[in-house]
Amino acid sequence: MSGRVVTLKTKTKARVRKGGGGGAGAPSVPDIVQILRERIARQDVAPGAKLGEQELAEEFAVPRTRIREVFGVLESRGLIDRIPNRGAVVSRLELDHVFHLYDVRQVLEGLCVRLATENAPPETWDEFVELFGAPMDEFVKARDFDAFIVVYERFRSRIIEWARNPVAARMLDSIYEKTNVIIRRIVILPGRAVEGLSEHRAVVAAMRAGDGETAERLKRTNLQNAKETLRRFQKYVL
Amino acid sequence: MSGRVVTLKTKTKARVRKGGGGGAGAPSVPDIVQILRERIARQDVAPGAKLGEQELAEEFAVPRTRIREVFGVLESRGLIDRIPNRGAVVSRLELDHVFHLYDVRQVLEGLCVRLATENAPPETWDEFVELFGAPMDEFVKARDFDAFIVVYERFRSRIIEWARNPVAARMLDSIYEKTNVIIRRIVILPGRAVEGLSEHRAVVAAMRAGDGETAERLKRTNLQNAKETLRRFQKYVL
DNA sequence: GATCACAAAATTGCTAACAACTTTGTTGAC
DNA sequence: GTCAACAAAGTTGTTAGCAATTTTGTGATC
Repeated sequence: MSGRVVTLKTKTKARVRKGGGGGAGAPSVPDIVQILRERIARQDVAPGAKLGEQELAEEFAVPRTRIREVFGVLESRGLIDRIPNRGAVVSRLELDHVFHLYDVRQVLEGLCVRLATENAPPETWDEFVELFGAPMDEFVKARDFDAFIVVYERFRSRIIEWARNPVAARMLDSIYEKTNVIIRRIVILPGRAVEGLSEHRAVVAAMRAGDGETAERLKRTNLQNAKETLRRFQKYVL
Repeated sequence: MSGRVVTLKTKTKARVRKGGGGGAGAPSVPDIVQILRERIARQDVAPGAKLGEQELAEEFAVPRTRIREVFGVLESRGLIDRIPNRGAVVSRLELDHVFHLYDVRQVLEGLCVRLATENAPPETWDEFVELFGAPMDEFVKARDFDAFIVVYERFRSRIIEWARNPVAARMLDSIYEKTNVIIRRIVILPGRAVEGLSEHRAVVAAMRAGDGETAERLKRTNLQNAKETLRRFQKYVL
C-alpha cells in the first residue's frame, strides 16, 4: 500500500549529452536498421534466430524503445517476424518466395539495364567489356568465385547508379538483401558460372552499342536462366 | 559459410485475443499503418501536413510509443518525412519521382499481366471483355470517370490476384499508394480515357487468347503512353 | 514601426518502473 | 517413469513522468 513510487531525483545527471570524450554517439534508428539488414543479409544471424530487444539495446547502447522502432521497420520490410509477447525472429526464406523474388528481379534489373544504357555514355561500359573478358575467364578457371562475384556486384551497382531511378534502386535493394545468400550458391552450381558469363558478355555488348532494348531482353533471359538453374538444383541449394 | 544453424521450435498455441467485448480493441501497429496509408493515399491529409504524435495517440486511444513505431514504418516506406525534434510531415510528391514510379510500375504491371495470363483460366477475362466494351463507352460518353476508374481498379486487382506473386503485389501496392491521386488526374486529360480504353481492349484480348507475352508488351505500352500524356500536361496535373 | 532578446508553452525524445505473458524448472501424484 | 500442476525467472508490452528542443508570444530598444 505504499502508494505510487515517485522518483525524486532533484539531482540531475546533467549534460551527459553531446560527444563528451566518448567518441561514437548513439546510433539512430536508420543506422541500426542498416546494421541489422547487413547482418541478416550476410547470415551473420541465421534465419529463425531470435533477436532480443534488451540484448540489442545493450549492444548499441540505446533505449529499448528505439530497438522496438527498428523492429517495426524490419518487420515492414519482411526481414523479421514478430510474435506478440514472444519477440522477433529472422524470417525464413521459403522456396516459393525465392522464385517470386527472381521474377520481380528479372523485370526490375531489365528496366535498369535499359535506363542505364540510355543514360550513360557508351564508354562507361568499356571497363566491363574488359573485365568480362580474360580476367573473368581466369576467375572461373581458378574457381575463384569470390572475385567473380565482386565483379558482378560492381557491374550491378554501376548499372543502378546510371539507371538514375531511386524507386527501382530501392526495390532491388530490398530484393538483394534477401537473395544475396542464394546468389552465392547459384554461381557454384555446375556450369552456371560460364553460362552466366557468356550471357553477361552479350548484355555488355548491347549496352556498349547503345541498344537498350536488346540489353534489357538479354538481361531478362540471363536471370530467367539463373532461375531455371536454381529450380533444377533447388534441393541442393535450399 | 556454414550450413543451416538454428532450428526454431514453434509450438503453436491457440491464442485468445482479449480484445473482444464490444469490438473496439486498441488497434495494433499494422492496423494504424494501414489506416494512415489510406488517408495519405486519398489525400485526406495533404502533402506537407504535420502529423502529431499526441494527437494520433489520442485519436486511436493507444500509447504514444505505438504511434512512434508506426512513424518508423511510414518513414521507411517513404510516406512521411521525420525531422528530429520537429515531428513528421506527409511527404511531397516530386514530379521526377512520379516518372520514376511510372517506369517501375510499367515493368511490374507488365510482369503481373503476363503471370496472370499464364495462371488464370482464359474465361477469367470474359468479364472484362464485356466490361471494356459497351459499358465503358457509356462511361466515357457520360464523363462518369468514377465508374470508369472503378472498373480499372477491379481489373487491376484481378490481375494481381491471379499473378500470384506477393512480392510484386506488395511493391505495386507501395506504388499505388503514392500515385493514386495522379491517376485520377490523368484520366480526365483530353483524349486519355478513350486512348487508354482502346489500349486496354487490346490487353484484355491478348489475355483472353492466352498470349501472355503480347499482353505484357501491350500493358507496358499502355503505361508508357499514360506517362507521355502526363509529361505533356504536367503543368496542369501537378 | 521593425527587430532582437527572452520567457512561456507545446512537442518530441528518453528513462525507468510496472504489468502481462511465456518459458523453464521443480514438485508431487499416478 | 510419466505427466500435470505450480512456482520462479526472464522477456515483451505499456505507462507515466522527466528532459531537451522548437515554437510562440511578449516586451524593450533603436
